Amino acid sequence: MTDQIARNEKQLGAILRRARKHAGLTQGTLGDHIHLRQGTVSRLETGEPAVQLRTLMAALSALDLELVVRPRSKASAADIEDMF
Amino acid sequence: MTDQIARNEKQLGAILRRARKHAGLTQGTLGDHIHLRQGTVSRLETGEPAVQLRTLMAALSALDLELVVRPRSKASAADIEDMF
DNA sequence: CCGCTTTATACGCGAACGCGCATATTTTGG
DNA sequence: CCAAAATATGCGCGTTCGCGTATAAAGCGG
Repeated sequence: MTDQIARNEKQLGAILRRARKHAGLTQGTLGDHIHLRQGTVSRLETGEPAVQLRTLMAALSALDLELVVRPRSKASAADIEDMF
Repeated sequence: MTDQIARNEKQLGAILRRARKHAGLTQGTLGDHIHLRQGTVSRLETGEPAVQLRTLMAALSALDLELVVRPRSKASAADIEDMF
């Protein structure tokens, strides 16, 4: 599995969705764990730019994920992918 | 420089602050670049959980940074650090 | 093909955003 | 030590959060 790079909200949401499914959870059950409504998880995953950081961090922690911040690597596939 | 791991808003804010200073920018000038008030950048850096994702992504892109999402590694120094 | 599950949206609500603007407080160099 | 710069914080405003709740629209299994 290659790196999960996110340069915008949509990419981030997509990563989270993959991770959640990989963990065998629904938006509803994930939401239960972290006290977020299913609808809120939905907004996060669809890449709403206005969701709050706390929502993201809660989801990450529930999925046992962490963030790494690093300098942008060269034009990566991640950009092109997301261009369409 | 070791990995910049963030498991909560505060860690993320701290990382951003370091990166901004490293880039030789003030909150104000950074804000100008991405059309955010200096006060908003301040809230982001101080780890306000309720800042929006768009604010984070804007800052990241202005600093030429990207996010990587990955499974949590073992109990790392990053946690303990942030415990105080 | 057809239910059932899952996901996307919508309403009203209280709270907080980020805005422009202004200012207290802290940090910094000389 | 002190002025200038940088950062944190406050107000009113319009907007949008996430909430509870509900429902429409996809997805999926049999």
